[in-house]
Amino acid sequence: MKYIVIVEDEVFMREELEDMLCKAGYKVDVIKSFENVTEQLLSLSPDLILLDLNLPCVSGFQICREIKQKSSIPVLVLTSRDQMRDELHALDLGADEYLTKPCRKERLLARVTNVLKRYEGRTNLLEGADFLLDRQTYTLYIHNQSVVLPKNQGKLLEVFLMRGQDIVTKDDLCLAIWGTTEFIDENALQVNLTRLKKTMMSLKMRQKIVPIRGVGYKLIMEGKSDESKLEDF
Amino acid sequence: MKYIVIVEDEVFMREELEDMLCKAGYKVDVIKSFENVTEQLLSLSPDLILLDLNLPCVSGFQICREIKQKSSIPVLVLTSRDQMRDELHALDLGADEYLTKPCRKERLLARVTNVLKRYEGRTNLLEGADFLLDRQTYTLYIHNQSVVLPKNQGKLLEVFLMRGQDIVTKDDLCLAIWGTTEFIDENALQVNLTRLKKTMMSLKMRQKIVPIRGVGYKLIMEGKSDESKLEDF
DNA sequence: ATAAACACTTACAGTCAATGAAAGTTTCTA
DNA sequence: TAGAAACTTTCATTGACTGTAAGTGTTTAT
Repeated sequence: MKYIVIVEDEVFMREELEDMLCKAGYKVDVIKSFENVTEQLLSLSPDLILLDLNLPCVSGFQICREIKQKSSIPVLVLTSRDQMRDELHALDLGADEYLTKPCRKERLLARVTNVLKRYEGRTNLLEGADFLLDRQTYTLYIHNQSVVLPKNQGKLLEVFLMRGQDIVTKDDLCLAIWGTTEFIDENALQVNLTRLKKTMMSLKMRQKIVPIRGVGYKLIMEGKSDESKLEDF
Repeated sequence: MKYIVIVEDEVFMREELEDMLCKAGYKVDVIKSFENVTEQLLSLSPDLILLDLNLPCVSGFQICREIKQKSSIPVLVLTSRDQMRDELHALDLGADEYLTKPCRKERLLARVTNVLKRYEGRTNLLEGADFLLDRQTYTLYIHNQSVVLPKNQGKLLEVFLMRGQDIVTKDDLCLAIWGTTEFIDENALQVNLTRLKKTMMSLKMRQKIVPIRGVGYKLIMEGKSDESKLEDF
């Protein structure tokens, strides 16, 4: 049974949605506290998020962005903001649907079904800047082609993606590959990193692994300074 | 540069769309003859199809269904049919978006971008009834998990999927695996088939490979007679 | 400038999954 | 019920992935 989480502050609307989706056969939870929504969502890890844009504390846009950055959960935006610019912005942030209230029940359910179907079996797809990584098989999708990475290279890339722009220590990487930091030859890690770098090169990925001397490594975007978060409106 | 094909019979609308998309930086073609549209589309194999529903000769629904069955090209339906039932039906057939005319330029372009982004790197994903198969790596997505099939098993499954409900001969299968039908031990094929069946079982796939004695094999849906095409309206 | 620490590279041998051959068993059908 | 077709299991070979070893570069503090 598919699991949906609703992020909506207006109580009446929220209960109506919850009811409708329950009756349609989904397992449903609602967010009631609007601090650290993203963390709550990630720990619930639903199959789909139904997201309002006007929320107390946080911007729905911000939530959408973070979710898309840190997971592969589909996001369906349902809002009363009917400005075109809002729609464009949400879609640009990676929202999977944008519906405006009021919205007929059938339409909403159809879109929910449709989005879930599109994601069928594709949970665990991590999004990089210009590629996707399957966290189970380490299949990498980039530039309209796909490659299965060797397990170790996949695990390394996975760690880098999960950390975003942050620095990753060698211990982190050892932990990811071998599950422990002890009894591990530093050099083994080195070799695996070299191999990952080589495949990244050969696939012409725009990301690069750069060493932070004495600390660890970092994944950066080639030839592009840190523009990160543009302002929401 | 992304490549879009427009399926629209009304000339004025068609040219407007073509113009708009060209200016937005896409390579665009239009369908002008509405017989065997599906074949035309498949041979053009664009990155996205912009589809009207009311067409001479064929139903847009039928085209959508066939495209989704035989390829992984995204379909954006743009139509003046604003009935809810049309929308639901199109989405049910696997359409990736449903927009009603008139539609603002920005909205259309945003949806086009959005759909293309969703499909980024996912060309070559073959759709089965309840699973997806990556034709390059033979990664199989089913029931929220993914597995990389051994090359031979992947090739076999690929052939079955491409043929739909049709019978596949042993020669076809040998050809797919080894590129020739000569010098091949029938038994080698047999073993590979057994292996594929076993993995299909262990993944609880609803499809089954059944032998057609003296002819070949066929992929069927478990416990479900051939209901195939429900009527469009 | 130079030594020490850190980072990287290449080659090689062991391991393990995937494959085809062989030999046998089961299931259909005339 | 015999013969053909379909299936199964086991085993040796192959090849990709991996860690080890033994190096070569590169940075930084003195």
